[in-house]
Amino acid sequence: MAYWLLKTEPDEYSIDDLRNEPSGHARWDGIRNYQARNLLRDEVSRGDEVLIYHSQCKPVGVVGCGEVTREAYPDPAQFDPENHYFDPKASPESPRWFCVDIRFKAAFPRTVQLAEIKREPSLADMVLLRQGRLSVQPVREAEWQHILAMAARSQ
DNA sequence: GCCAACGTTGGC
DNA sequence: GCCAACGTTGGC
Repeated sequence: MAYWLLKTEPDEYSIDDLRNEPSGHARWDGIRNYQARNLLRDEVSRGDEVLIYHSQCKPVGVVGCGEVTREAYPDPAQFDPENHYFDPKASPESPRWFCVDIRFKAAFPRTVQLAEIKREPSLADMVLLRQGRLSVQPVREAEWQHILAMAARSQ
């Protein structure tokens, strides 16, 4: 069992959108970065837990968590010319991009803001701080516990 | 809106 | 394979 952090822009897709999915789960698609793709395709497993991170908003930070319900499969959007994420170099025989399914577990009572995370010395090695642009990133168990503890207490 | 960091593209 | 130019991400 592993832990991950997944980024999303809440204007596009938020923790509330995930919570309100009628089917109870969502396709985490549109990943178009090779490093993130490789993690998604090769490392992320069913049952892994994910932190949901809101970027490009105020405030940015971790807002909740979920669970992986389906391991990597080809992202259908890459084959659809009408789709924003269409990739003319991808084909069903040799897909280039992958996605997973996740389900909502919890929305935190408050946002664990990036600014707070930066202030915690024991979180200084989080990939979030080291490699800010990666949209799928591994989280260590100690980091996971720490973030959850921060979410549970008032700031 | 600005800027830093990083990724991608394409000429050579 | 290198490098410049350009594009994207994402915090502030």
